[in-house]
Amino acid sequence: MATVMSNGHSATSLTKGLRPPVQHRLDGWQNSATRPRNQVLASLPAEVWGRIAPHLNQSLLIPGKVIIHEGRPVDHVYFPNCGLLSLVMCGRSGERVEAGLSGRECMAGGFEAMGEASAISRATVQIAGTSCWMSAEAFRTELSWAGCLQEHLLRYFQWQLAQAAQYALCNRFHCVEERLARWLLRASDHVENSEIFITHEAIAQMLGTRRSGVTVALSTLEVAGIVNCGRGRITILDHAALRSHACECYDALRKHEHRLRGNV
Amino acid sequence: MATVMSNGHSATSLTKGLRPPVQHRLDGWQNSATRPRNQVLASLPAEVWGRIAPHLNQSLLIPGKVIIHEGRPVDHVYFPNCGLLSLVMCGRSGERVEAGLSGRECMAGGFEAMGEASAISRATVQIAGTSCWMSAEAFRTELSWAGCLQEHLLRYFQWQLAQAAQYALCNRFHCVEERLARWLLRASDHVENSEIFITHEAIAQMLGTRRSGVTVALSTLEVAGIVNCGRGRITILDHAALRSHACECYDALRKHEHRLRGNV
DNA sequence: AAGTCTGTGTTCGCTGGCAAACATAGGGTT
DNA sequence: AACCCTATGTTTGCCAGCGAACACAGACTT
Repeated sequence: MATVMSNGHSATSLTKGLRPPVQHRLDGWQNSATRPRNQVLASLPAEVWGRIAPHLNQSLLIPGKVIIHEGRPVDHVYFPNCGLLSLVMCGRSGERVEAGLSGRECMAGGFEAMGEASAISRATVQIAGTSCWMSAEAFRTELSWAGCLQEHLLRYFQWQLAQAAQYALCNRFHCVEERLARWLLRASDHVENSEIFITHEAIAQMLGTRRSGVTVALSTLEVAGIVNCGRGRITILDHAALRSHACECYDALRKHEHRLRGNV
Repeated sequence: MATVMSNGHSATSLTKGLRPPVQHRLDGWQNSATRPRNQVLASLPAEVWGRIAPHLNQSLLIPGKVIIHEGRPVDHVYFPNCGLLSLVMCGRSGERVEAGLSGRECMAGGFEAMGEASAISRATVQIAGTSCWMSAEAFRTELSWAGCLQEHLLRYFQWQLAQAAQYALCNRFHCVEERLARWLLRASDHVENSEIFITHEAIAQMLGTRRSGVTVALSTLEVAGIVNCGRGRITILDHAALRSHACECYDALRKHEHRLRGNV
């Protein structure tokens, strides 16, 4: 058992104690007026929400699980409530690198579901959580109602594009330590916690570098008292200092995201 | 005079003989039923075209000219007829790298114009040509008519995102020679010509590398008889061989683009 | 023709990170 | 407790490409 998954997560990670159990219980919004934590769903007008809610399901996001496969048609659209999804580009020779993050401010698969297109990138769970989801078909039906879902979708596209373009720059110019610091800060922002449960191996794949390189860079940060590392856990002790180690892309991405929210 | 422009093109390049004059005269579509060469405009139904045409202007694309500035609001939407635009991400310390190409199959600025947002990346003319353009305001007005322009816009977004994500991978893993070969092939496809008028410096900025690195890589290709270089000109002699030197991203991008067209 | 600027050819030391090991420790299983 | 698997710590050789020069040649200007 505990088979190694191709992205550096072990299948037993979530439940067997390497990582603590998911903090947030499954919300009971199905039977109440309460909205999910996902901000796209939360910000929909009552009318649209009323049409969508019956089609929504909820499930756990298990670290390492691939919820959207690159090159395949997208069957489901995901609205994360907590935890973190990573959009990963996959090369022919097994190269992998992150091209975007998707948390509760966002959705995953909407882009492809819209046009019945196949996925460009893989969506992998990086940090445990929960997510609402609905079928791509139901999603398209709602889109055809010409409600404000379209508007949300466009805003989400803009955010995805901004992320991917920023990653194109970052991956070209910035060193492992800078990218690592950037990733930790972004992850911390998304899960709203200084404690991040993830392995060096998983980070390495997102940064598109060697696992040992991540370990070395983390050691540097730990010696400097900026982070504290445990087995499958990284705790940020000094956000400001970490920020000074991160490349400008952290600020750029925050700015893009802020604009996304501001335009709502 | 002939001031050096920040992207490696000289201001006099187009008219003073380094590059030959633009091949395509300004089309006379304004006064006729003829459509521009731009494929987005060409594929619009007559009804939409009828509304848009009065708002369209045409201008030359001068190599080196920045037509959309990153961080600023977008005033105009461009529909290239020939030539090539490059979407460039700019770092704080002057780092520059391409995050997408835009030719006559595409448009530039539509994304930002739609929501009155500021541009994420800079759009620079890389290869001389002509382009139709209209004001962002007129563009938004047409979008509000709920014609099929929206659909084209979404398809274009999908294409931009696919490009940016592919570049994120490519910039991380592939060496200068592979990226150079990829770029030359893509450029050749766009301008539908084996002869490409561009300097090593401009290519270097798009690949996010040193100019001398481009020269070295080109020398290798020239010795192998795959390309022929002149001052400000590169001619592809053997497309198949060049393809074998390019990274997989060339095929991936072609595939994405093909899907874009196929979905029309 | 002379002068000047731009574009190209070439070299060389340095370094970040790749590629590939091997060692050790945490945590679960039996 | 013994065992095993996974995650982390650490090292070493190696190389692509950076960073920085310098030289030469094409093409325009005067």
